[in-house]
Amino acid sequence: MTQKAPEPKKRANLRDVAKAAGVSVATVSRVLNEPGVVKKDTLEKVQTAIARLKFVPSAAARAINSGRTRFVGALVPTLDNAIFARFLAALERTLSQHDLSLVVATTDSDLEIEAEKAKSLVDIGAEGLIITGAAHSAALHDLIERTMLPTIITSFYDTENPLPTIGYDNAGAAQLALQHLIDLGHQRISVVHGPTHDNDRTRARLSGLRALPMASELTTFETDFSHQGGADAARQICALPQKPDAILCLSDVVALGVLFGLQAEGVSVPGDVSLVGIDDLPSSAVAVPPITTVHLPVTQMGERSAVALADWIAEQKKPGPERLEARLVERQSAIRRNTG
Amino acid sequence: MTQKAPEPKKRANLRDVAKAAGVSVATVSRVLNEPGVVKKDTLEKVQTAIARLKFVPSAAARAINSGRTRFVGALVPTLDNAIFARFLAALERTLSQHDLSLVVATTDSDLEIEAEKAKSLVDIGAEGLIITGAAHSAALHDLIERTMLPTIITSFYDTENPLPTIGYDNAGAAQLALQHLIDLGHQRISVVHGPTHDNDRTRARLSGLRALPMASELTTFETDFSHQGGADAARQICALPQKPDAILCLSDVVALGVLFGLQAEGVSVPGDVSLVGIDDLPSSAVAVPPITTVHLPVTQMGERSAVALADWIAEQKKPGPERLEARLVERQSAIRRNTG
DNA sequence: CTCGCTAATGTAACTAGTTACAGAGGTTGC
DNA sequence: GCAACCTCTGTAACTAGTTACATTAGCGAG
Repeated sequence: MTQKAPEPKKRANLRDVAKAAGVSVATVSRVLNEPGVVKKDTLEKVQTAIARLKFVPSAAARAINSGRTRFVGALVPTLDNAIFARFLAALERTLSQHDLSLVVATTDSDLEIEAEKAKSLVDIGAEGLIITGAAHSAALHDLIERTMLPTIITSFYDTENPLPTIGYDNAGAAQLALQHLIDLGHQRISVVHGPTHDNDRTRARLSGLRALPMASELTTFETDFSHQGGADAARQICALPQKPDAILCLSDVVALGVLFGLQAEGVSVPGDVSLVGIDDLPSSAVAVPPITTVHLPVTQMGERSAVALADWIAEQKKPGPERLEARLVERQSAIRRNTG
Repeated sequence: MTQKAPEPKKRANLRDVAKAAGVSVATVSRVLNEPGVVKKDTLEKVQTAIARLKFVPSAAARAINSGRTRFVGALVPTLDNAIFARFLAALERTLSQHDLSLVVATTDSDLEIEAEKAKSLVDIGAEGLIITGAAHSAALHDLIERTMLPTIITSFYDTENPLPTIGYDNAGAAQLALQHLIDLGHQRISVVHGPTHDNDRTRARLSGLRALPMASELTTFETDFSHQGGADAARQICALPQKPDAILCLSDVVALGVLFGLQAEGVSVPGDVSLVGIDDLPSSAVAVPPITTVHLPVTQMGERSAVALADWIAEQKKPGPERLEARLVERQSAIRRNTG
């Protein structure tokens, strides 16, 4: 008549299984890790016990022995921009081929938050780190140095950095875009970009622009890193006494926003004004008109970073920097303008 | 003349620190966890030793005692859609307030991959799971049952599900959009949606549509879950002998693609055809024309899921389902059509 | 001067696995 | 018939922390 006693809530561990199966802990461990060496009926006994007790091995206990947690962390400014989403997708896919999971943390482009999040990634046991850009807080540099955590810098290429950088030349990418507009005969060019605070990629792109002779003719607009931000900037530009004949956006999200903003103001692209972006998001190819942009190889960057980090972790050997090529993708949003 | 001996590569552990500082392991542990109870100069001795040896406590060893790993996993179809990115951003932000990190894994809308990824999340020690939709493979259900892992279903509301669902009524959201078009006097309506395979949210939206009297008049187009997919569908629709007077897209990504596709074909929205989406992505508000859509409260969904999961983990008490309201956001892409 | 109390620290047993080594039992070789 | 060897399993010591309990030191009161 007595009901089965309510099983103790506690999760079964390896010793419980061993007892239930009438074998030693070593045997259970073997069933888990090298079932080949265990005699068939012992194997079955143990597996039955595992199933009956709903035994699930503890990740922590396993990690304490192997010294491995099997995951790495990535710090990105935001998920709310397809460029990072695409990068992370490739990163995650490739890491997973190396039997590593990915923990994502967002920094909101704030170096203090970045350092905090990095700390908590280390606290939960990340075996490596992927960070965005080369500028970071002292706290983060200190953390990386103290823990000697394999860490790769992405979205940035710099041979001088003590940490390996895997990315593209931001200054060069911006120059590619500007040079294209210059080649098309544009003279009055407005530049629209996202916040420069705590963002060395944007700063690098701007400084690339300044290195070109055209630089003095440039008017720049800083706005939000969003479609809305781009649309707002477009409205500002339309209110100018003398409209530019081309707009260069330092990211495609902003470029699409600018395109919408111009359309809303009745300004035709590329008829009235040419538009060029940077990133090459999928939406840029589909927009009307399709947006001319500089393709950044973020998928490749995700793949290369994953491989480099996985190797670094596996072989304790720091990889070198890798430069990935940005290239201009000509579409229909920028056309030749006759000078004079 | 002898150089300092190359320090042993091995990471210092708590016992090494104790030895170096001339105290016991318990004291070092106290310095780490309750520095208040340690005498000041002991504290300093230990902290010096920690700094000198670059000691970083092992997450695994800590986890083995506390039974806590401080992170949960989320399984989403893709990062490459702003709707999930926004959800995850809110989820991550809120989890982080509860001292939990987030491990993201993408499933590519494949239930087999989903189950594999879930397995590896459990293997690395996730304390809880966030999954998308209610349809899952037997392997995943089995895993959740065996591990008794706190697991929350999102993007879906269903009081019957044994797991707590935190989400919206997909059928109702689709009906909201369709009813709006009906109310505006539209009669020939095309529906464009992403793949239904392994995607119960899209299936639920379609079945919601079928429950409305208008259903028999609907033509549906299945396409890729992307801007490009939407543009392709638009081209198909334009090639129809009789064009619809409204297009209903079951997601905003596709809706924007359709808008681009129609523009490219010279079809005016809303002049020639009305357009309605579902999701309410930021781009929909900025597009020209701004797209009428059904707002899905994904940010709130991320926050609520995080809180519910954190509580579940902390108090071992399964939360109930939560229904979040979808609501129509009228913008300019759908206008009244005179009947007859 | 010793008792009693508190504050600070130490000892050793835990957590849940892995693994080196030992040992039992059976088979084969000479 | 016994050594040698192989297969399989068990014992116990590891991993790196936390923590219950024991111990010591220091100080004031009686």
